[in-house]
Amino acid sequence: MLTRMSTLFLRTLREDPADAEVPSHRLLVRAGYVRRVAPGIFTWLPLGYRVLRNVERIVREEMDAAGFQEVHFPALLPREPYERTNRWTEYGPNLFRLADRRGADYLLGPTHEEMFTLLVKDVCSSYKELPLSIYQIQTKYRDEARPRAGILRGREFVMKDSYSFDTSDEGLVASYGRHRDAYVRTFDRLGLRYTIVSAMSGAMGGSASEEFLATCPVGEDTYVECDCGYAANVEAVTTVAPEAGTWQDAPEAHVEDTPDTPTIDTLVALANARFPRPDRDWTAADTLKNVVFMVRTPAGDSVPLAVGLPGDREVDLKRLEAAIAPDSDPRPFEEADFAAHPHLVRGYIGPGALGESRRDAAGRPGVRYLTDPRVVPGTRWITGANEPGRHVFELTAGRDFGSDGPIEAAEVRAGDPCPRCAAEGRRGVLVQARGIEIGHIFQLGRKYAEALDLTVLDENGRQVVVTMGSYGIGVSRAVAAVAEQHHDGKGLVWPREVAPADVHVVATGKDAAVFEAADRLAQQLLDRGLRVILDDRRGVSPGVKFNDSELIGVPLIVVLGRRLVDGVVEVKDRASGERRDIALADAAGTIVQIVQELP
RNA sequence: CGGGAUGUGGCGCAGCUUGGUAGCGCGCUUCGUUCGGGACGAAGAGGUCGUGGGUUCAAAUCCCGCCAUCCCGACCA
Repeated sequence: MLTRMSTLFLRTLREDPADAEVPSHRLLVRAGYVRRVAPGIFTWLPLGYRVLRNVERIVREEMDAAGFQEVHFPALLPREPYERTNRWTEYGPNLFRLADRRGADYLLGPTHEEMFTLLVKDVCSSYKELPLSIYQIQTKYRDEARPRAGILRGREFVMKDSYSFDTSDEGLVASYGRHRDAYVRTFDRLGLRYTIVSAMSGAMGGSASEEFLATCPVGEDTYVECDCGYAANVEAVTTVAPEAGTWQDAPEAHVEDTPDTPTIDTLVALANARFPRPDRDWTAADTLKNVVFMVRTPAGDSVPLAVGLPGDREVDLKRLEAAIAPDSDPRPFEEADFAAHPHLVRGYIGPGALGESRRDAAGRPGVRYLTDPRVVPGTRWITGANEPGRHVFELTAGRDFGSDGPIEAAEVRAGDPCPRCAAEGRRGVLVQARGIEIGHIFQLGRKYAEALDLTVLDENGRQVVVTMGSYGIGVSRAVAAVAEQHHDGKGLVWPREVAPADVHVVATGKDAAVFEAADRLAQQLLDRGLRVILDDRRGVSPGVKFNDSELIGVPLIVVLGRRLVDGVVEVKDRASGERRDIALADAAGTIVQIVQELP
């Protein structure tokens, strides 16, 4: 395809748009790839749309190569299927809802699990038709509370979603593996640097789950990784617990007056002032903090939950939410909750008041009490004595108190031990990094199949519930992720397969012969299968053309100008900045060769 | 939903404190000159100053309400 700048529907901006913060947004707008029309909603201009379609094409080619079949659902969907899986309610305000003229409810699809499940139910009835993987590339709609960062987090966006259908768990694992491989090939072709992290599958239900995160400082997802290759999002990190110990020589627990110590800091300060230890000072890590929450059960009830963790750590709400599934929506105790549980003394809650075994006078179980994995038998703590102004010292896990089980709810910090290394006897530590979620694969299991009654007959003629996997790629987000990773001070620097063209031919000056030569060269390149942008604008100064070509970011820039009289054209590699002169006589051949060697 | 900021030609901004003719740069149109790193001169086109109300002889400017947008946080298969 030959694109003439003289007629191209394009406006590049000399200055950064005021509402763009992140580099991808800034550059995609400045270079004339996209325009914002509403928060999180964008129009794709010719160059941008070309890049978007290139990404789509690559995704499609890899999906097809893996044997997955493409379908296409509507974006406008009826309420009923989402009612059956309860997502009409569960999805809450993030769902774009609308009504037709008769008042019937519709929605704009935020994701299509229901539709895929129902379609397969419609079409398939035998195990012989499985395994099956189908996918679509579709515009999705989510009414995000806060769209941000331009294309990175929109309310309308393009997503590739696939679903696998198997009759057995082993089959699901195999389908999952095929998708994972296809994703690796796809993102490699897109030129993205990324990390595959273990993830919790969250509210979707299911077991194994991994996220593909494009490494990027403006990424919204924080994850941790280790030199050993371990990488996980914080919800999935398991705490390395110390060895359990004994308490033969441990001092007895003793309750002390600790007035005005409602916080960990005040408690530690008082402990060091009034009860100093000879060997070392007390620290927040010596205290056991008990935080109480109200959580919602699957039945919809609200019940209290206490979490005990070392006082130097905060509860990470995301980790807590992931850890308490199928319960959900944890929220810290408020005034009214404390009023309803008078035996929980705010600021002085200790294990003595917690635990399901601690029944009240009426025989009702006590507050469920889960503790951080670091609270192993033999560890000794300063913690609340369940009276205002009193704490207990040397309270020893296993001897003086227990819990209803462990919970992974404490925040993960850089410098924490790596769980994989710990399991293998090494001492690696975790570091934090940020990434853009460009892909997410997980083994959904039978949640949707059960809700929507998707079964097939097995070889024995029995109905079996199908097990599913779900796999997404943020296609439009991937465009932004590539832009984030591939730009410099002058503009975008696209990898070849994604770029809106292979070569950007610039004709400078006013000499008609230069323009004619540029035209001929562009045509020759076209004939050899290259995609060409030709800057044939008359009366535009060379500086403007050079700057535009660098802003637009096509991999190879070819300049024809005053040295043409010597039969020389100049070739610049956009990424490396390397320039070389080549002879006009065989320029086309040379350029084709250079392009083929590009990454 | 909480916190912060901003709304003035297509884009980026000034003007508001101290009320009185709406301004600058870029871009756009025409003519001429220029032509290898965002050229120069001349002449032009283009604005309900987010919106509603109030104060005033007079409001972009002062007061009150509302709306919108961006950023941080909460939230986010």
